[in-house]
Amino acid sequence: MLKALAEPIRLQLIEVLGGGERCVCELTSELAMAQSKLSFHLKVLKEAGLLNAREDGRWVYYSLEPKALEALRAWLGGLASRCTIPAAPCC
Amino acid sequence: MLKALAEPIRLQLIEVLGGGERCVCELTSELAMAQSKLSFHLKVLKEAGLLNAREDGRWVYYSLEPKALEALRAWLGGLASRCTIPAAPCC
DNA sequence: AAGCTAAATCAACTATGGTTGATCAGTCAT
DNA sequence: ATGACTGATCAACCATAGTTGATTTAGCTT
Repeated sequence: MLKALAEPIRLQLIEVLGGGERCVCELTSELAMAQSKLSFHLKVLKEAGLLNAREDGRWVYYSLEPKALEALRAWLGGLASRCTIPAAPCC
Repeated sequence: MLKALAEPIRLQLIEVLGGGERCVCELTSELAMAQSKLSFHLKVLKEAGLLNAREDGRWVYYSLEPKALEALRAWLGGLASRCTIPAAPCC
């Protein structure tokens, strides 16, 4: 999931979709990107569970999956809670 | 920063450091990993702002940087807040 | 100072993942 | 049914990033 997030184009997609659901053709023109490229990255994000795809006729609308975002937030929270414990002097 | 997180070994490091500060030599033995490899990944995480390094004599202790974790949490929160807005019908 | 150890760095190699252009499948309109 | 269009897929190519083993730097110990 983090691997999916960690790519400039996909991050751009995430940012755009952070503003709400988008149709693929909107994304193609907004980001001025080759269609196959866009499709590839959308697939990666979708398979990582970060996106929902809603098909309507010949159009497909993508949106962020809030559950995935929440899961990440929870994970980060858990890390932060104990990370300041100092190490025992080494060796 | 996300790029730094999105790598299995670095994720493992993050998880371990989530339990508190660790010395490099502890990490080397805990993770049974070549020293140069470990050093490489620690550097990536440090340069991404995710880790603190505390030097003490010939040892170095690494820990997670809570500010970085909080920044990520905040970013995810922002994304989640507007992401459910439906798209206008396309084209 | 010499010897030992922790950790960082480097160059050569390897692997993984993104890009491109073409093609395919499905939907809508005429 | 045909033609036009949206979006997915595929193979070949290319770029980036991780690995390895050797070397270097620097701090302790005697």
